[in-house]
Parts: sequence; structure tokens; C-alpha cells
Amino acid sequence: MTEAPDATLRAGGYRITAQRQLVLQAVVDLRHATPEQILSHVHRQAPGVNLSTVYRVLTVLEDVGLVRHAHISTGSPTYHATEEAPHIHLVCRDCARVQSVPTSIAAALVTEIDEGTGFLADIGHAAIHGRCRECRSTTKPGAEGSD
Amino acid sequence: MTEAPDATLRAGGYRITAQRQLVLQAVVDLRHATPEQILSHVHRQAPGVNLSTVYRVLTVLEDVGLVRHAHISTGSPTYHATEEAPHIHLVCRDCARVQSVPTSIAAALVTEIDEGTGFLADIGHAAIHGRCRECRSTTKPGAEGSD
DNA sequence: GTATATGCAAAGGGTTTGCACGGTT
DNA sequence: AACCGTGCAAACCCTTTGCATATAC
Repeated sequence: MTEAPDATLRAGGYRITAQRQLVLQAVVDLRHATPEQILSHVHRQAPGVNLSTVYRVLTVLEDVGLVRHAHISTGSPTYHATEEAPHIHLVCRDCARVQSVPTSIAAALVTEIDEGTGFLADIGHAAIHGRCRECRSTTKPGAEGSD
Repeated sequence: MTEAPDATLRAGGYRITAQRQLVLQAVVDLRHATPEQILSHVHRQAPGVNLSTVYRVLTVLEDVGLVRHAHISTGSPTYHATEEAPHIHLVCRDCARVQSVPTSIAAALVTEIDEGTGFLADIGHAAIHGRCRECRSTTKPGAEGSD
């Protein structure tokens, strides 16, 4: 599962293209990247690639399970490779920085939700907003804001 | 705090207008409403109101703390009144329905995140995605999808 | 050789903004 | 009367789509 992306694509009935390899590599390299950021990264090696291709490739990569996306704010979603350990995104509303914590930290919550409602939570999908340690101690309420 | 929205607006330096009262009422009535849905609701009483006004009013209402928004999917955010008990939104990726659970269920998680990273999580802000009880038992993977 | 993937450009949905008018204070 | 808020329309993202060409198989 943490191997041979090409085989994974083929298994899904998709062809191997330079764009797909480049976009996947960009997602792996960047972590938490938006489509726009992914395009920039890809452009360093292949300036001809189009944004619409990035969108289409991301759909494909997500379909075969090589990447996942999370909604970090009102803007574009961010993508990360599934080869990374599952994690929850913590987004600071003041400085907009993103940090990660393992999803295992929420295991009890997921279980409790399941038992209470029958809902199987995919905790890594959405980001959790709040204020990071630095902004809590430094900045006063009402700074820039990521949202 | 669960009182006199007009006073809250004034305290924030804002004027009282019919639009602001209508939009707030719509948010209270609808729960989990998008700007578009709020507009429809408002239009029943005041057909002249404009979408841009809804957006501006929501910003104001959020600024003074009368409403909050959460990102439920890739689409528009949904707004709810702060007079409601704080809750976490559970969004089913198959049937797109939204259910709520009290934020208290995540108290341990919030504490753990705080202790581990110093991050103060605002757990109610983002929706948690997953699959609801019905869709887990009925539908097979790959239904309509809300995302 | 054939079906799929890409680039390009245009369209589409959601949100924001400039401006003149109207309403609140 | 002064200033803030609204309606309207245009502008602006971000994302999707139609079509002809290029590419993987």
C-alpha cells in the first residue's frame, strides 16, 4: 500500500503519465498543498502543465487512494499523500499555520461517536481550527486570521 | 449572551436594520444554512434583499458573535446561531445529511491536544466527515457523496 | 490504432467589491 | 445632517467542462 504508485494507478484502470507522476510527487513533497501550490511545484520541472490537469489528476489520485484532501479553510482544499501516517490538521486562525497530530489521539472520540450515533467518523478529513500555542500567548484576539 | 441581539449589534458599533434582523432570524430558524439558503428564507418576508447583503450581514453577525460558521463540504459554509448549544457537525459523505453531537463529547480530545501541542481547538468550527449509520448498513461505497 | 489524457479557453458557481441611493442614528 | 448599510452590477477567485490534439497502451 505504501508502494509502487504506478501499479496502483494501473490497478485502477488508469494510464501512467508524466503529469500524474509529477503531481503525486508534488503532493508528497509539499504536504498540505493546494492545487495552485501543486501546480507551481510541478511547473519547476514541467512548465507546460495546466491547472485543469492538476485538478483532474488529483481526482484520479484520490480515486485510487494515493492522496486525500482536507478542508483547511474557506479557500482551496489541501492534498496530502496517503503514504503519510493519518493525521489531524490543526489550523491556527491567527497565523494560519498548520500542524499535525496523529489521528490516534482521537480514537476515543471516534469510538464514542460511533457508539452514540452509529456514525463512522473520518477524523482526518476536516481540519480543526483554533489558536496555536504561540498565538495564544503572543497575539491578542483579532489578528490576521486564516478564515 | 443569549439575549437581545440588537444590543449586541449596538455594542459592536453596528446599526440595527431589518436585513440584519431577518438574516439572524433565518440563521436561527434554519440551523446549518448556507448563504443561499438564508437568502431564500429571508426572501419570503423581504423579497428585495440581495445576496451580497446576506454575506455582509453574516460577516457582521459573526463579528459580534451572534453566529458562527462551519465548513461542511467543498461548497458554501453553513451558519448557525451561537445561542444554540455548541455542537459538532457530522456530515455523511454518502447522503450528505448533517447531524449534531454536543462538543462535550470531544472534551478529552481538546484537552489532549492542548497538553500535547498547546493548541486550543475550536472543535465546533469544522465538520467531521464520515458515513452515517444508515449509509453504513444500506448503501455500498461510492454513492452520491457530499464532497 | 484506439481509447484515454492533456492543454487551452470558455463557462460556471460562490464570494467580494465599487458606487450611488436610502435608512439609521 | 452625517454616516453607515443596501441594492445592483461588475469583478474575482476557484473549479469544471468542451473540444481538438497528443500520448499511453
